[in-house]
Amino acid sequence: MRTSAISRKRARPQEVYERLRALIIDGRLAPGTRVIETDVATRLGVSRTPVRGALQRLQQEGYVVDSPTLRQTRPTVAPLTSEDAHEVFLLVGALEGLAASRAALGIAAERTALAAELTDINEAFRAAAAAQRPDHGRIFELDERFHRCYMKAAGRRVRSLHDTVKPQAERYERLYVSMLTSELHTSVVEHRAIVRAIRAGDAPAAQAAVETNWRNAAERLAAVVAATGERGSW
Amino acid sequence: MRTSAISRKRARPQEVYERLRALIIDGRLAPGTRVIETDVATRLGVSRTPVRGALQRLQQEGYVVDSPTLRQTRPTVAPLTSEDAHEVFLLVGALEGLAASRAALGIAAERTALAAELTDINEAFRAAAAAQRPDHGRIFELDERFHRCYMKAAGRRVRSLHDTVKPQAERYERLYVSMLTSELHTSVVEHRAIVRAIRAGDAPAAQAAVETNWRNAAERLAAVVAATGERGSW
DNA sequence: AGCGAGAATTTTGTATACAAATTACGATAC
DNA sequence: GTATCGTAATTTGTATACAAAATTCTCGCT
Repeated sequence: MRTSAISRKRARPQEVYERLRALIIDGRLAPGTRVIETDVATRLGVSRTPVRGALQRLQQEGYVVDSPTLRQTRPTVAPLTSEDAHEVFLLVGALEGLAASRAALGIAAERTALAAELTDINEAFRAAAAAQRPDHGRIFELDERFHRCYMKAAGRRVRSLHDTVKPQAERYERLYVSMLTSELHTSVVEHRAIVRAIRAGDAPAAQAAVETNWRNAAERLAAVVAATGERGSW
Repeated sequence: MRTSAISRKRARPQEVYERLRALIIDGRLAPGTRVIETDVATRLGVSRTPVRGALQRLQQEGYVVDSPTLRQTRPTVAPLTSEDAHEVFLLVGALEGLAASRAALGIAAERTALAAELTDINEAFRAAAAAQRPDHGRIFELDERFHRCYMKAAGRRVRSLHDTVKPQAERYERLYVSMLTSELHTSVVEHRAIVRAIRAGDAPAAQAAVETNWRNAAERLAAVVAATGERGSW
């Protein structure tokens, strides 16, 4: 296949990026850990060149920061702090608010279809949250699907920025999703407000509803983070 | 001494990045132009390694895109389109809206001081705009100062994102600043609304005022871009 | 034992050689 | 004259060698 040959060449930095990012998001690379180019290179069986590219990208996106204590550039896994969580959530809310606003400006037929789709997902979300033994993975995935659904309406730049920032919210979400089950009903209600505004074509209301949803999530999370203790911010 | 920015270890990719970015922003590297690694490297007297880093960053930030027609990765200067302008402006508005909202949540003394500072800048802005022969450079700079002023209130991530996205709005602003002198008074009024909301500590109003300012700018600009013709979008 | 200076080690930054892939060009056939 | 195929040239992707800078370790001195 030609396509595999083509993607093979371009795939290596992407591959390294994705694997490192996954390690950071699910916590196997703990906050504060130093990321060594040569280490990663030998471990993944490539040279430092593609690793360097991936690392540079991770750093720009905020998964990796320069070690504050050390003078020279020494990439370390970014710490998780309640302050950062708050900022990331507000940021995602702002980006998704733009998308929702634009979705609400579409033609009626599109809005109706989108609203129906969102309602379906939210209903499944509600059901999953109400289950006796909630499946956190599924709940998480449905919430993600819900939000990604209206992101289709966003422009190239907003979508790409969202793809960059959103996974960082996941770093926090995954840590604390299990502790937030009691609050999930609030999310269901907030989701309904989003759907209503989009269906009605009320752009400011749609934007506000999305932002509110994320702002509340930020506050719920902040409480949990504060109670649990921050990680990697020593 | 030998600290000449060139020999400093970490300065080279940054240097390349800044020079390329400047070339793109002020239009000397026209939209659609292909950027060749080896070209840039020899022209700036460095190897491809730091150029590659700079290029990667420019691409991620949206100054450079992969040529759509060609199959292989071929970085080209991003085109200027009215649609993209609209998106960039809304994006900047959303980011600055977050900052303004947070500024409005500060303590009274800080808000008062900030409001005074903003009023001063806006007054200078008004005066510059009302001049017989307006100095576009100065007007542009004052507008920038005004907005950057409340960005101090934003968190690390929002500020860094703003630093990345805002200069791309400049690519468009430069095109039309000379054509919009008649509309500058509207900006003065919109700025006043921002100051009022921050001084009053009304976060939602501050956010809305900033977003409105940018949304209106986007629409004013779209008209000019449409009239002037898009560049680099063949 | 503590502290500091210097050496060794670690790690990143840069340059360059080489390989792979795509595009461009030209030649040939219909 | 045009289309198609093959070859050459351009350009990016990767690996590696080497240099510079910083941290760490060790040894000597107080």
